Amino acid sequence: MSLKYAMLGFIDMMPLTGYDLKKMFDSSVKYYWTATHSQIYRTLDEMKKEGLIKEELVHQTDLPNKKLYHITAKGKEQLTKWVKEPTELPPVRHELLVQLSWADRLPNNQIIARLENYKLKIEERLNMYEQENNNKFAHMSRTPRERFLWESILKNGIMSYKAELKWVNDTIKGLKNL
Amino acid sequence: MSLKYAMLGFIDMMPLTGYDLKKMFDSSVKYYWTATHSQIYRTLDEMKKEGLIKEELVHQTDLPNKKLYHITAKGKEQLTKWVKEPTELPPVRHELLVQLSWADRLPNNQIIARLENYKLKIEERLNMYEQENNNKFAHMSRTPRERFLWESILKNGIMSYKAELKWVNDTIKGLKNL
DNA sequence: CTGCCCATGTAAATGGTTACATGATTGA
DNA sequence: TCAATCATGTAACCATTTACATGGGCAG
Repeated sequence: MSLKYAMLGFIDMMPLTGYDLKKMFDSSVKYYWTATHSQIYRTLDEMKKEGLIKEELVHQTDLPNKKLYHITAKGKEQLTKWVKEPTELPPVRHELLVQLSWADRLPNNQIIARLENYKLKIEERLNMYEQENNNKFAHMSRTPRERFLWESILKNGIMSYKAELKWVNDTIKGLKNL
Repeated sequence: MSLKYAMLGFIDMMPLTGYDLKKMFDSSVKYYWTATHSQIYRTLDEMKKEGLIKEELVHQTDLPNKKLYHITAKGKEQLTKWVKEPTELPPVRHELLVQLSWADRLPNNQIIARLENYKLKIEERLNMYEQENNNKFAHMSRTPRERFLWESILKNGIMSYKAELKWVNDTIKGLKNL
């Protein structure tokens, strides 16, 4: 569901190809949703069948032909409806915590090594978010409120990785003092 | 992968049925992984085929017969190996943020309503975590270090929902002052 | 007599990943 | 001549959800 509407919102800003969408997912959308190109092309087909978008074939001479997708009236309507809908909190699935839950079978240094590796990955991710701060995504915003919303999305990621980082530091410290 | 090892760790503590495992997932494991009974039964079959566990049929007279699963030497070995393995950060998928990204098509009060509803769900979840604090799961721990690890798992959830709550409050405030 | 607990499963569908597959143009 | 960019897709697989399915015992 989310993927469909994540895509539809962009197509509503301007007509786009699957290729364009993939680039957007890799640059900015990745801060709140991820997708591969195979998923994007499949989802575009479904959206076309549902009448949310329509296809325009664009013939090019020196570049491969492409399919530009435009939003339909039905598409706009459905998007507006969807953004209002209450959703459930996602099911919790935290692989590192599963590992920690049975980590007592390891010597302390191996548990700590595992946590240090996790910490490194969180730090990398956090850097990526913070470098985005004066950001691609805010400069495309159509209104000040949209700009505020997009900045809030980025902040959500930053605060959540910061909290995770603090937790992992505390946990490492706790293990060392045990 | 995680599901398999989440289950295997419990079977390592004591022989269990699929039904037992489901109850554990619903009571404590849900703080770091979730699963339905259909998934659990299927995964038990796979684990049996892989030789990580073996099945013992238990005939009961006044209750339905059941299948108790025991861990094998291979199971223990694989579990120890798995808990050490570095893992990737999970792909980001945050449905509310997708909604926020296109919420500029709504009037302010509707965006705020959406966020208030989300806030309520976070608060409920946080309450659930905090009520677990003098907890089922710590009293089953086999060593002080295991107890520490299990408490850390719970703290991870608490800190992450607290951070989310702070973010949603800030975002609501920001929208009101815009 | 109703509904919960015990205890097991299967089938279909959804959503996502990974691998396979093609091919022209352009810049280093 | 090598790699990247543009541009599209399919197929197989894996993980998860939801719905379908059964049935005895026991407490209120």
